[in-house]
Amino acid sequence: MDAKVRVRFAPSPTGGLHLGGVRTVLFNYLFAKHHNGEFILRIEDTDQTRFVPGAEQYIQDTLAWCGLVPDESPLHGGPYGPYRQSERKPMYKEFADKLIAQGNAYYAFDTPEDLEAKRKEIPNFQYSRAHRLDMKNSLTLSKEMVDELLKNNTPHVIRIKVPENEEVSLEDVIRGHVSFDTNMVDDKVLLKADGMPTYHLAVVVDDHLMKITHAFRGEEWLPSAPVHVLLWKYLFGLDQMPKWAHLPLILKPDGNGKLSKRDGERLGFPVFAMDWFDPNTNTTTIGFKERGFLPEAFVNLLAMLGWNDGTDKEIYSMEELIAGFSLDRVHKGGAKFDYEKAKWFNAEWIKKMDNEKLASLVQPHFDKEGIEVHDPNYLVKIMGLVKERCQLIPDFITQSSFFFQAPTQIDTASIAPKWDTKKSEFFTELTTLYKSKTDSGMLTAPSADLENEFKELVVKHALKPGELMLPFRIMLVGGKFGPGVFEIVENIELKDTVARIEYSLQLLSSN
RNA sequence: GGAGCGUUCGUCUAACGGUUAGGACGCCAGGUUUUCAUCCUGGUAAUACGGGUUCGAUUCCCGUACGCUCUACCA
Repeated sequence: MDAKVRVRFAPSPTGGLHLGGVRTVLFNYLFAKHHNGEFILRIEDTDQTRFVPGAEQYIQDTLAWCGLVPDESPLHGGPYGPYRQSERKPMYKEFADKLIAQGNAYYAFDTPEDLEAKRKEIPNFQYSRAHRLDMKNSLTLSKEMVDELLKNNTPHVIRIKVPENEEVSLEDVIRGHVSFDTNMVDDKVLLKADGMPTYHLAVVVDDHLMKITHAFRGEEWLPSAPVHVLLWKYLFGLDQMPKWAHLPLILKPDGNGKLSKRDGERLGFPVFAMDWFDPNTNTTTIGFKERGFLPEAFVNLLAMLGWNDGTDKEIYSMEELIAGFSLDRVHKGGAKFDYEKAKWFNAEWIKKMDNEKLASLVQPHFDKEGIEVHDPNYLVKIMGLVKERCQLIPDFITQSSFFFQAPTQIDTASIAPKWDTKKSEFFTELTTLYKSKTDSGMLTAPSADLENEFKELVVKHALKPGELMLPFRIMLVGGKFGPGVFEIVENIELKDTVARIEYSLQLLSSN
């Protein structure tokens, strides 16, 4: 058997975690767990200019919410730490030096201004074999000059020296054979002037040091893969290189292109997993969690964006995903995100979910709305009554608040046109009936009894049930929605039903 | 501009040379629900284009088109 599977998710802590990012985590996690392997979280914070406070914590919180908890991470540690690249700075220098010594890299002293000028002067300028000899670096400067510059701490970077006329290729687990002509790849910066590595060096060094066996990342990384393959070849040997898997992108629903935070704002749906408060702009971007998605549904819908097991099954628990996941069933093409289908997944999961669990998720929303729940068991019961008409957790507010308090808005407009004194008399007698029950000590009554009595009364008044059910419903819940009328009456107290009828009667008579 | 990657109903996708091209979301129609939703039934709708290879191409090859990604001392 091969070495134990180890995969990593390596985000840079610059903001909220995006759908595409979470899906990358998910595929990492599923693959690792499917193979009894380990999933590592590594924070790629090598760009000090883009550091955003709170972002790292946010990432860990988001993974926890999704149930994608890493085995090793900055927070929990592990045998291959530290897990923040900013804390691994000396390690990268060592390997950069090794590359220089081997002749696979060189010092470059060009200032940002030099480069900018060059790019302006030469269209499609590339720092590569085409122009590297026109630049100020250890390939063009004398050894004495270079030593002098180095000794004086002249700002410089280290660049990879990409060989000429070679083919670099890799076997991508998803895409198969992918190859590049080295004449087309440029001499990427490996070590920045501040001593920090760029992504290119860091990812190779850390994947090696952390014994990563499979490296998953978004498709946008494919064009820079040859640099990484070269680095592996020079530093650790191609036989040590992890298997690469470049995941398809998640696209915006309309038009084309990568899904962005802006698309969510424009189209009215979340793009981040959880609410993200950006301290720089002082704004909060809504997340799937806060919008009312269940983590089970979120994970499920993400998994189906680019993967399937070949059957018609669409609803998967995490355990089922782990059991069924395989990379050879990951789609190559990008997937457009469809919010309607996302909500469908959530509705399916709400229907499956325990009522107790739903109650605990709905309770905070009730608190915020000022809806009081006196008996937790009652809330649980109501969840079961209304869950099949809720897609998102906040839907429970409109779908069940009338079980806890009288509706404030009554849709009398739907009753008034066909309202007459006969109906008014009917409801008045209905309240009399209910009052007699409460007078004899009953708080509630079973729905079957309620329905029978109601129908008897209808007959007595020479009316039809059809013309009274809707008004009754509206009196109870405020509008044309909700569970069966008598189920509602059964669950709220009779005195509350009476109060609601009387209130509506009053509204209708004053019209 | 260059390089790489991609392309099956509107959307997510199945079919790994032979199917009336299947399922799901959405939408439409009907039924159930004396409301709404759920649920059930049915309908709508796709292989980008052109060449090959083959008895036979959604599937393999080539080309074209289109799209995307990258082309920073950002990841």
